[in-house]
Amino acid sequence: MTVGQQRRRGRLLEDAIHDAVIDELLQAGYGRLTMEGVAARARTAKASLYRRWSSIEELVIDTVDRRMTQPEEYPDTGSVREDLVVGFGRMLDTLNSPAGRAIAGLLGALPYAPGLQKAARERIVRPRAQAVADTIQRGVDRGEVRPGAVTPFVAASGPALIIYTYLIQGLELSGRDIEDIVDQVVMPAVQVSSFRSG
Amino acid sequence: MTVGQQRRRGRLLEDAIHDAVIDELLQAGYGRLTMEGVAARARTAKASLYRRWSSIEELVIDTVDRRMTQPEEYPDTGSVREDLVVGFGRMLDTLNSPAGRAIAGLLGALPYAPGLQKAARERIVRPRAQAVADTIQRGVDRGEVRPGAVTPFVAASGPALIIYTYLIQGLELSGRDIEDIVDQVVMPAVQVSSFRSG
DNA sequence: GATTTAAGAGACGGAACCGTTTCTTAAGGA
DNA sequence: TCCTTAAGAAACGGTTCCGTCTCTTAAATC
Repeated sequence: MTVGQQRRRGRLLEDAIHDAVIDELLQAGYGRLTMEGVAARARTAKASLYRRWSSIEELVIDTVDRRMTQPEEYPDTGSVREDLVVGFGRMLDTLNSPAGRAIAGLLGALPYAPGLQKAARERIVRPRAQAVADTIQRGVDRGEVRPGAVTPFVAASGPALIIYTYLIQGLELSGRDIEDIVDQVVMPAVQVSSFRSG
Repeated sequence: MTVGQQRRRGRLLEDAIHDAVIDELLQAGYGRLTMEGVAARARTAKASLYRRWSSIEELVIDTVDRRMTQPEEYPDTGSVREDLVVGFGRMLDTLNSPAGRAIAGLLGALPYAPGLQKAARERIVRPRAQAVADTIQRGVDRGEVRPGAVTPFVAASGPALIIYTYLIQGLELSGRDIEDIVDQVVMPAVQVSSFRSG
């Protein structure tokens, strides 16, 4: 901080650093993330980063823990379709936030971030897949959708389409798109007996 | 080339350079791809690269053109399920090749590669989406699946699940997984009238 | 064989970044 | 108020990479 500026300490500084990580991830992507860049963006010294984290990787893992773990909540309305539309709508809201965009970018970089894979998959990917699976399972338990509807691919189909559309196709999604994904892909999948077990 | 080594010229050299791009993409990802690295891997001088391509980005776009554009072929057996299983199986074969792995990594980096987005989406993503849509459309034409089955999300559901499973979840797929994707997600989607248009 | 072209090696000046250190001094607590 | 702690600025030696240039000489062509 230059003369007259306030120094931040402890939690306050860490929050600012996590914010900076997210902003730098958004701009540079994981492959080009640097301590230099994060420090500059957080307006702090590199030494302050190195006092806490020994590497950029460690810093990102901490940011994942602190800022990227909380999955979207799925309601329990008694209707699987309604619950999924609302939950995926919230996933879209997350995707449209800075942290959500950073998450998407980070997920795309996972093949090249071995040190990050475990943390990201456990903290970002799995809880979100579990929330979808739980929602569908409630429908199974209510007799609303077919027994056995919860499979890894069925549970992943919604999130896969959302991330694929945003990350790979480069398209922005609308609330209507969310409904289309649910109505065209996910609901048929949970209701129709699959070919070989049907 | 050191004394005694053979110099390559023209096409031969370009092929070696494209190979090197793919290998470097596999190892470093797009974010950390360097002219220095490609040149070293191709065992050529940077000047030879710069004689042809003014930037790493231009080199990658050329590699996409030359090595990554050919989509998988889908058969026309008279059964949508069969065609999709074979076609997605070929997509999986591609994914298990060096170029295919490089493609996946490149797709994950697209948010951070503005200069590459257009080329990658037009040459890698769209032809493959079109091949799936064409396959499903043939089923529509044969009266095998429902009219209106070809929607962007239905057509994307297979590729989205394949790339999501590999790239985001970090899991290797098997031929059995391909069949599960088709049977659990894609076939129900093409056969069941969607909620709001049903 | 002679000539032309471009491939490959190596060097260059400069930029960016790493991880570390020193120094000053703003916070926080006693 | 005094003392302690750590934040921030700046510098450091070293590495990697960039884009370019020079020189030698391997290919290709006539």
